[in-house]
Amino acid sequence: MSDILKYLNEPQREAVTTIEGPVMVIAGAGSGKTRALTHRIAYMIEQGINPFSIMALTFTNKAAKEMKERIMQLVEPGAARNVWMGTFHSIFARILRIEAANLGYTSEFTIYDTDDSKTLINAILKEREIDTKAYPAKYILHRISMAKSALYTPEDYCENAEIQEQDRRANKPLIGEIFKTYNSRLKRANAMDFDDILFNTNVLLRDFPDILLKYQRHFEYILVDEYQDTNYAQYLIIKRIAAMRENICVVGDDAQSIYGFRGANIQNILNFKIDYPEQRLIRLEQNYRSTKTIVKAANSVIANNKDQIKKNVWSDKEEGELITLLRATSDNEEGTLVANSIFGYKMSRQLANKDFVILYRTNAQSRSLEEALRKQDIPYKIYGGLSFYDRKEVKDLLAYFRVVINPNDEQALLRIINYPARGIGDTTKQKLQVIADERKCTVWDVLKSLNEQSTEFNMGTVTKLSNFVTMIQSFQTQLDKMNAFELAKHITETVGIIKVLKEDESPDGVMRVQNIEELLNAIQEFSDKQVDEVTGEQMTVNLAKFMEDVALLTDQDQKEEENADYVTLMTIHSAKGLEFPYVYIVGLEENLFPGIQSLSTREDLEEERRLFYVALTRAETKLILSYAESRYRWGNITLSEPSRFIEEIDPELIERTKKASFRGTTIKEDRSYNPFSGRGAWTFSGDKRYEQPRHSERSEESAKHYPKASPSDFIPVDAEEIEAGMRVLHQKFGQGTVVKVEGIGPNKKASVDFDESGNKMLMLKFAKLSILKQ
DNA sequence: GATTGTGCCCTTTTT
DNA sequence: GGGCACAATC
Repeated sequence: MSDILKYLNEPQREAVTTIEGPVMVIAGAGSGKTRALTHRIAYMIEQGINPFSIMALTFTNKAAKEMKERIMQLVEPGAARNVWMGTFHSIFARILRIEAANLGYTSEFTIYDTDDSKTLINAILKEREIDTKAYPAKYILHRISMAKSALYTPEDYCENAEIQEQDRRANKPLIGEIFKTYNSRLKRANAMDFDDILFNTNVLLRDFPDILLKYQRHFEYILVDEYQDTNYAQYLIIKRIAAMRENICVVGDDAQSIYGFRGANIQNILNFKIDYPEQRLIRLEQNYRSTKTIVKAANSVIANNKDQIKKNVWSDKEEGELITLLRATSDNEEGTLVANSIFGYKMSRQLANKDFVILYRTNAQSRSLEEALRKQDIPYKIYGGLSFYDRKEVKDLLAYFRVVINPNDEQALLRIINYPARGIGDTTKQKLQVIADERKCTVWDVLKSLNEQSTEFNMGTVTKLSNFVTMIQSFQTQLDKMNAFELAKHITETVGIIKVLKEDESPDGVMRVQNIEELLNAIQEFSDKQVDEVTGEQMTVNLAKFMEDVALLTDQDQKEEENADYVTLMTIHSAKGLEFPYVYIVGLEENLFPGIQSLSTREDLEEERRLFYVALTRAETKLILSYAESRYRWGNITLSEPSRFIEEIDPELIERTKKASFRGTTIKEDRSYNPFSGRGAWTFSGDKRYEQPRHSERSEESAKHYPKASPSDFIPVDAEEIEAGMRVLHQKFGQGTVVKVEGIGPNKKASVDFDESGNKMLMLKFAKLSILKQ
């Protein structure tokens, strides 16, 4: 038997060897899904299949990279390298660059990130004199993104009665029009946003049969990982390319679908059976990762979901330890408890920092944890948050590169035309855009056409603008003469970014200079790494090549230092696919996890529960859950109740009221955090969580700490006065009827049916309501 | 046209 | 607590 098949269980082996025809693998958490996938690809290569004909789509770049590395260990590395492996976005961006001309783009098209898109939306709103408060860019973008993921053009969007009705109800009937302008601006800038990559790929495969045929022939075998997280656009791409041979293998777990909010569609899993009636369905149910206790806990939680494909995930490992529940009085204390707990386990069990991960729902929660870890001298690393490529100075420099490669890239152009300051102000920028609109050309075209006879601007401005154009053009001539690093360095120096940044000697300023240097290093490293896929020779790469990749990189993709030993902090979303011996899940509180926004519909709550399921199943050996009874949010203290998810775990699996004692270790307890450190700090408790008086007792007192902002023309009433049945007025949502009131004190919530915008769940502490009728 | 100050929102999650 | 948009001031 082939070595590749040796250490697989029966269903895994079936998943690996069933190469021909449609296969769907439903893989429970920890069931060796990645193993099955990598071995499958290795097996295919071993069977003589050309690696070039295999396309393997992953959810993140990181997953692709890791998978490639694992395949390289199984087969000849050169062969593994040739597999088309990457995210949907990176693979199809690559294909779109090849075929760009067919769709009216050039292959140098820019990929706008969310930030660029937002700026563009705001610019459009401003031009049209639409109130940005009534039309938040983020909301508009979300609507547009959903539309594009479902393959609606702006025209479809405007003509669709249901969508229009939704927008009318939300009081935002202009979104369709904004969508139109937004798309035409992108096109003008020779740019695509993330969703366009998938959208345009679909257009390409739909409207150009010869191109479709080309890729159908090319990609003889298709694999899709994390299939439950694909959206409609992705689903259709796969369906189109796979149509010829139907050698398609999708791997997923409906219980781990956590990206519904961005258009992922579990329906894709169900459709598979319909699209490919002769599918082989393989279930991987044995969990190799976690103890029985952890698997049982996860199963008991997910059983509360109605929408799920039934499966029986089980573990052959030992029972393992019970789950520990930490109760803290505040978020800071939660941090201290967690840090102390980690310290204790490290000492008493000889563990390394990297054995631990702390998972939370939102990035904002990392702060108190960081502080506590720092005090305890535990090295840690935070994932997510502001990524390197999102830093202002990095984006500024990248914007120069973008303009050099694609001068029509308007967002980049406007970003740098006056940075570093060269006396080109907002008025000039506005004027340039207006002229571009009038002439139906790009801002860059306008700039190029300027000369001494131009009457639109005064002489001084024309000179400044011309100098800018000349500078960019001089960079452009170097594009193919210098390699990526040389040109990047040349631009950085000529433009004087470092010089400007060095004037700021604050720690932040120093940091910024370092970031620029790091970016240049990254470019050099990238250049060094480019190896000819056939000959293995090193190739020289130009800046454009580097920029192709950069837009799709995220923080997740940054290189890891080998052997580094630190505790990991990350959101649950970014922990998907990872595993750790000791897992802390913190902030298990109502309105945080599950988040308040997920409480209104069953579907949202179920997605939240799947998220909790993902968190639980990251653990190999030990789970520690925690919640805080109060927490700083938006700068003031909020009281919270323990999450309902805690109750959903089979209570027998949770350790009851156990005193934490890590004998023989010194635990630095920081008393400054917690005036009551004798009380809650070391009580590991599970059973007194639902004591009712606790809340009411405290809520009255704390209510005083929440002064209400009251604009003169609007008199909000105290939350206590709101009752079901009242007619109320909200500044943003207008009039409505209170349907239901729940919660006590600062946690009091009201479900209000607004005449215009429908049903909303409001935290009364924040929502300003005035009573119209008792 | 640039810099500083003020008030307002807000918090999911990511390619 | 913080980031962002807009206003006020140099």
